[in-house]
Amino acid sequence: MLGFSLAYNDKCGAYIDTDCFDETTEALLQELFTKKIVVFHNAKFDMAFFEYHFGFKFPRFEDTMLLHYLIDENPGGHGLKQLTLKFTPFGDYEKPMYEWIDNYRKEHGILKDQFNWGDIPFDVMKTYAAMDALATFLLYEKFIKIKQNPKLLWVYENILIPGTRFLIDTQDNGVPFDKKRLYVAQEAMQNDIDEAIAALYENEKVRRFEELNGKSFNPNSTVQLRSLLFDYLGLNPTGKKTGTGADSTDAEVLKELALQSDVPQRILDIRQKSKIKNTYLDKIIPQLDRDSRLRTGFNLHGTTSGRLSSSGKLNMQQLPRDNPTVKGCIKAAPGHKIVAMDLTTAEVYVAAILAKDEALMDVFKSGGNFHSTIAHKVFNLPCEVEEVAELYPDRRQAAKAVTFGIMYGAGPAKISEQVTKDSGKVFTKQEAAETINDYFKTFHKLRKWIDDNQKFIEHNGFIYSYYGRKRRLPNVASSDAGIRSHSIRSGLNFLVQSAASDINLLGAIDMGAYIKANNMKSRIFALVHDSILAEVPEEEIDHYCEKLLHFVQMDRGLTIPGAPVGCDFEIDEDYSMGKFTKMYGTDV
DNA sequence: GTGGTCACG
DNA sequence: ACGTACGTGACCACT
Repeated sequence: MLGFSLAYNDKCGAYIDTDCFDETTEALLQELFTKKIVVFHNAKFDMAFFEYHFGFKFPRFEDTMLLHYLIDENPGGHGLKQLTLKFTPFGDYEKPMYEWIDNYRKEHGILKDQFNWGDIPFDVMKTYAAMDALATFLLYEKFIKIKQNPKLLWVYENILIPGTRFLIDTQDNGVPFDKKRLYVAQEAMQNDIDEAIAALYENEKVRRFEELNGKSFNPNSTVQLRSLLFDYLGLNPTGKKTGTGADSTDAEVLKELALQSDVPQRILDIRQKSKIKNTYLDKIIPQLDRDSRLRTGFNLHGTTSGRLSSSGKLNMQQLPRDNPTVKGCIKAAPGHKIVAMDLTTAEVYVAAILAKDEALMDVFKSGGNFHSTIAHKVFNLPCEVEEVAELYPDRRQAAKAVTFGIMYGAGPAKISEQVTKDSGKVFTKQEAAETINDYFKTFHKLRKWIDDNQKFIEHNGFIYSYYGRKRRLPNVASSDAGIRSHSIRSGLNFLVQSAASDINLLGAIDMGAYIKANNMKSRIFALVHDSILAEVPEEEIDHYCEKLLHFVQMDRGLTIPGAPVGCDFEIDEDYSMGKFTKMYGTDV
């Protein structure tokens, strides 16, 4: 039996889960919900639950969690509990219920995960549920003032509220996985791990290290690995340290140490394969729904920049990009395809427009290869743009690193490090400094825009994005110069990251609404910052792509006339775009 | 719970 | 003289 509690007045109502209603109350409630604004704390969760289980519709709703996100964008503080403690006199109202739960679990020896919330007696639950509703209402009355800020109001009404609807559908659509492929991949990965471990133990020194310690060596333990590499094997540390000052054993270090011993490469192998098996395959398989889809979370309030975050059963925003194993298991149903749309260099596109830098906008207008065109301009290369990749690959690489580095506020040191890593050739700090200098000579309006905005951030301690999101940076007043400059870089990056991801999100929201309004069968199942993933029936592919392109490139104020933001479409049976079958054979 | 590492844009 | 690239989430070992 499911139910809820409700706090109600003339302006709004708010509810929480509880027990018991009959058809009469159901009809009354539906009438109420239709006429009044219903306030949720996290509508994506509770409203979706109600609509799914009881068939209720909520034509108008508010969300105190999202209102609070507008008041303070820093993640981690948006829970009902925390906010009640901070903004109302009833901060500890949940205590009696949790005490009851603790006692009950102790008496019956029940583990946390196995506790059934339905066992809570009505008398205990009712106070908690009623207080949840009351707290939500009190928060609403406080938070609604934020609507007096027209920029934040625009974000709320045009991104967060419609975004909630969109994400409910996106999460409900679920990610289509192919079970057979998951099992094939799981087994293949386990075999690879076994082989890699066996290879590690071929090294006699590893076996002796183990004997010496009297316990088996765990390659996943950084402490044990450090001891093996630096104390026992006597390899020379690279100088790279962890946050706490210990010698690092991360991938970069291990790659360098591989010149001195065969052990580091084995560890790299084991780590990479364990990661894929533990974090992805083993995690996905037991959580699939009966329709072989995985329903995970996308959150509107998880980042300071306005990007989405993903969490829960699987973080869809960090699937391995280049290894086809996991992506290949995301496979469209028969008669369907996976359609993956990507924005191309969206953040730079946004920067060009915001800075009103004609030279940079011209790069987008010219339509050639982006980084080649940039290199051609910055270094005045005596060849055609099409020849840059072949004739001046180093220059192209440097220009690319500078382009991205600038978006983050990187200095010569970081740029030189990055180019050296990417190209495998030493690129000095001085070369980096010269390149940055050349770059800004070519794109001088961009430099001025960066300078102006950094000054604004430093002076005001906040900044607004193009679409009206606010980034508060009180640490610009810190006495610590490192913290201060980090705040300023953050604020600058916010301007481009936020607007770019909003272009993607607004496009997806409109596409989602269009799909519904036109009874299309296409199903958007994930957003990854600047891409939109969907499972699309074959006969709908042209229609879907055409409309999605339209909605993403639609002029929402951030468009270069004649050169809308670039969109890449990839279409195949699975999300690895065919690479999975090549790797594992054509039968799966 | 923290630190280290690694997955993504 | 020094630090110095933005934004995330998940898993593992260890305390």
